[in-house]
Amino acid sequence: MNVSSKPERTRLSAEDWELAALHLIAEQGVGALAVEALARQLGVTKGSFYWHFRTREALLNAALERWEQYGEREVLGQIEQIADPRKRLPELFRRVAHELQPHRVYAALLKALDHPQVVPVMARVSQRRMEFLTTAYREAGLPAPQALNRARLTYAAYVGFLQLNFTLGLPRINHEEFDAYVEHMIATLIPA
Amino acid sequence: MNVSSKPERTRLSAEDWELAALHLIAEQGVGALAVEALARQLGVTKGSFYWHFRTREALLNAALERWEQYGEREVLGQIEQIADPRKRLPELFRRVAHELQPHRVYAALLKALDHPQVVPVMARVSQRRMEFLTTAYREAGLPAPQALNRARLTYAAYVGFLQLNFTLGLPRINHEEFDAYVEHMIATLIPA
DNA sequence: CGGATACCATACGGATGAGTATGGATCGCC
DNA sequence: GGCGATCCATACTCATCCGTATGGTATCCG
Repeated sequence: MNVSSKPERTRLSAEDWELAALHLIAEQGVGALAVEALARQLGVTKGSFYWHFRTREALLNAALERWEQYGEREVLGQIEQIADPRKRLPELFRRVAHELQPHRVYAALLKALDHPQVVPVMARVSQRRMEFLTTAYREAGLPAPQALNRARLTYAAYVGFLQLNFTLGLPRINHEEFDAYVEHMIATLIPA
Repeated sequence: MNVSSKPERTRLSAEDWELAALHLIAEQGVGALAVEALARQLGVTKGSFYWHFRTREALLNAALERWEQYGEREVLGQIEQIADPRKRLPELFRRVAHELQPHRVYAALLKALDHPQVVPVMARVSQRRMEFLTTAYREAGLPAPQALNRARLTYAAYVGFLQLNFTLGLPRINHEEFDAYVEHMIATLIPA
């Protein structure tokens, strides 16, 4: 339960390293994932790390897999439980909009698409979410080709907003404005 | 006119380094901007570089400024010359869609928002473009608050598409599909 | 309580990349 | 054609970071 970087006078497990890695990725990006820096942050040295992992890449892969599986059951799982297809899309928009915290890792990975290890993960995750959006738009009444393009447009808007808002700090927007923006998205992108 | 990396047996200027830097950024990202690598590509050594620039950061800043000013007069300049306000937005969408080449640097800088040097540049450029979009939507008949939100949505979709398509290779899309997507965007985002 | 195993520290080697020092080559120009 | 300014090569230093080697300490268990 201790998310911060307090000394934590217990011994570490591989899971601890993976969680710390994700935490660091979310805040400083994949490029900042250095083993000595992580070790300092955890209050140990490299000697500990190389007992749990064979290499730095191994840690990255493990952290990415952990993140992917978490998103699989938490993010998508909850949303699929919205019964009414016509209420599903607006509900989805509003939930995603107000749970921006779990999207920090996604935004960070978006900036790390030059690292070969993250590409397949992001490809799977994005593909899965776009397929989900496509069927949701079909259930909302759009014919197949339009549903696909609308899903592309929606997901691109989501990704772009993450980039502009998180890492660039644009647009300068406050809570009420943000809510109005979300409602504008709903009105514009979701068929009546 | 010689864009490739042929030996080029002439002496170099600061401009040559800046252009080569932008070229490298567009293809491999800001992180790959190393002076020895650039020197090899230009057929010289570091000794040359440190005569033209005081540091690596100086080169990055110079290249970014050059790119910003180029975009200022080329990208925005041409578009403002579309007289009819009602034809301006669809025209803008179609032009941007079919000139994706100049957007490679923008896509690369989008992934480099953790480097402090690129943030102010991207903030200025994005702000400027969104203001342009906002007034275009107003001229197309939208009231002010809606025009602002529609501009945010449009620009987010643009940024997200760059990220998904360029660096991730998603969605897998061919020419006809892409044209259909652009027309779908126009129909969805631009008021009748 | 004593050893086997799990976990960690310290010290090192090697690679990479930024920046400096300095001398050599080449160009403009009188 | 010679001389000063411009441009570049070579050879270093220094810092960072991955990975290895090896010995030390804690913990579990019979």
